[in-house]
Amino acid sequence: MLSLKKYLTEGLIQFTILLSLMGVRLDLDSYLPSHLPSLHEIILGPTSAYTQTQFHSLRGTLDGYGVHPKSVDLDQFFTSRRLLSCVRALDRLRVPSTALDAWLVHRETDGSVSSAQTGSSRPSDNQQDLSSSGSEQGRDGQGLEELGATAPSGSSDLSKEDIDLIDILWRQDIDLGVGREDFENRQLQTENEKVWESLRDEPDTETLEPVLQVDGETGENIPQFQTVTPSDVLDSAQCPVVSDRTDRLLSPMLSDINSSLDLEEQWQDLMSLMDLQAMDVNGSSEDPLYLNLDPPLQQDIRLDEASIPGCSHSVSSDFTPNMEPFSTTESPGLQLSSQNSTDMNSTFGFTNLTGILFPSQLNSTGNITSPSTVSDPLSGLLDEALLDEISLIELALEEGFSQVQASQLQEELDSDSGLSLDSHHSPVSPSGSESSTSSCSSSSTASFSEEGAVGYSSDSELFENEESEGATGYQPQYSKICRMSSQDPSQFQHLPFLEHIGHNHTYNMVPEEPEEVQPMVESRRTQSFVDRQAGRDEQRARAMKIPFSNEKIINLPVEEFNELLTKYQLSEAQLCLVRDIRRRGKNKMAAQNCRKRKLDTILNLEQEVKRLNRERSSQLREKGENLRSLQRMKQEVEHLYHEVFSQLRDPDGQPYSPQRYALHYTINGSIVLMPRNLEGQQARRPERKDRRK
DNA sequence: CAGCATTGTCATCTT
DNA sequence: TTAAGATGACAATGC
Repeated sequence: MLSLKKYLTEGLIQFTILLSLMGVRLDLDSYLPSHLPSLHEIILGPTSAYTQTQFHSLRGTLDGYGVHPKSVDLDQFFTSRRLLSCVRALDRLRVPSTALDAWLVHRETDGSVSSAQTGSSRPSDNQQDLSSSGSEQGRDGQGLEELGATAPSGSSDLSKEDIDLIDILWRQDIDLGVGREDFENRQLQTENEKVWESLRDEPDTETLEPVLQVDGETGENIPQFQTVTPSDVLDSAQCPVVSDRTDRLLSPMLSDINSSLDLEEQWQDLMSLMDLQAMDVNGSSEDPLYLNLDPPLQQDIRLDEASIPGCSHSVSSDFTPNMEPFSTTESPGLQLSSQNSTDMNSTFGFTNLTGILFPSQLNSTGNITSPSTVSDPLSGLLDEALLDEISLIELALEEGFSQVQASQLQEELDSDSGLSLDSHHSPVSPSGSESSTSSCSSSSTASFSEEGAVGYSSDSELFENEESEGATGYQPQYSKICRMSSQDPSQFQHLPFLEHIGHNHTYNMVPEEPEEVQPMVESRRTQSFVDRQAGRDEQRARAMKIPFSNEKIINLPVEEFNELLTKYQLSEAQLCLVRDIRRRGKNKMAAQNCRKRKLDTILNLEQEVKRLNRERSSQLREKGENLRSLQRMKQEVEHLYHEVFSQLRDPDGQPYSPQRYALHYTINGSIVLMPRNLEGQQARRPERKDRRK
């Protein structure tokens, strides 16, 4: 019972973290051990729909007032991040992990992100991401602090791409949650492990700041301490980040994954969600994301009293524009303040920004410590389970592709000419036969040269050969020509009128086989065999003194065949032989056609299977790319949260403690700074009720 | 000489 | 009903 309770407790914690990723608020405090901080502080948030409204509301309003959050004037106050990191540390499960030790190897403590910090790898890609479309501030080595330097123009610093990413992230936080608790729970668990490890290894938050700058998207500074795995190799070309995360993610998650998760279904669900979100995002991509930090309306703490050191402007005036990216069009005014408990429930539906952002933060505390080593469960799963699968599939396809291609080509050629021969050009067909009595030689020749099919034209060739040689009965060569044409394409080469035909109807031959050896051997073998087979009836016909060739017996239409029989006075034995020859001849062609059809069917099925495998592989790859994109966006949103929070100052000019305060969305789209204990009392109660259904 | 592949042939069914 | 085609099964043949 005790173990069960422990299990449930841990599972609920993970589940709660998962819900936090979705912006769903859930109260797990009652389940948490006393020594752990209340999880609701980081996972608070209203329902998905609620949160979504909030997030959308963050975009669109730019008053142009105040100081931009990226102002360099705020750099000196970034020591607040230490407190923030402490809060983060408290809010995370400390799960022993041994695979994350090297995360901070390339992190420097100067608080700025520069190429030097990232070592040989790509420097501070996250800065580029934050200022993605055109903003070069990240490359100036200014670090995250500089983001707030350009106050009035700060909103413009948030490129549309950034805004779009944030928006997408926000929606996905919402949408991903429902029904995916288990899956993301495991992700969170893994990330939490990494976070704890990173925080434990780097207790100094100052050292974490640079890491915060590092872009989790590329994560190219990681490979130096990454363990190369097959999946890394396979994936590194197109997604170095994922491969970087692979080894870290795999160990903590592997067991869980193997135990219960149906990855494929999860991917399907995620992708379906992401598709919807992508469409939605496209529509909103034009809207900048603003954080509106207008003077707070709340009681306990008024952020208008907060000041940003180094900035002469008041918070209410200067900070507002900075925060506009997070405000909603519906409520441009920002309430960046803590609230009284009564106001919260009645006036606002709170979405703890930490709840929204901490998901990414949880994910990206790894970012904080080492963006490149961001432990992204999705990406990790992607790397190991998905991409490996993709790669294997592709490799398998690649291996057999040449053969497949050859067979496919052959199939196409055959389908183009082979089967159609019967219906269009076969001497047996009425159209061809009606003129074949006098010109059967020409018609047969045309059929032979045009089609070149195996069994379909063999008798045409017979016919031609027989006609050309005067229909004298048994000609040892005719079947040889027939078989040469059908079995060994190389034998066509000495036939000038067939040189332009590239068809290969040797369906019994492997395309890759050396044409010089195997086909010739095969050809000789079949030729002799066919000669004997054809020779039997020919000999019989000669023995019975049949006055016309077997070619005619077999290929003439039934009317002409009967006319031919009446033209000659044949004995009963001769008539029987002629009919048997005709029957056997037609059945031989029929058997050849039948076998060819059978083979074509098999080849078609094989092609279809391979095509479906390729399609599946492509779709899986697309899923992986989308998931990676999602992770990047989450990380960027987290960065923004940290930027905003770290720049807030109380009336004394001191940064707010992340342990005590957190940013929340309100129902009207504003962002408020709330005491954590207050939000725990007021905000999460309704949420818990909502989630228990 | 057994095993395999190819082809022809027969019986039967379908068109 | 009949001719022609389709096809499974078997045999013949060669490697």
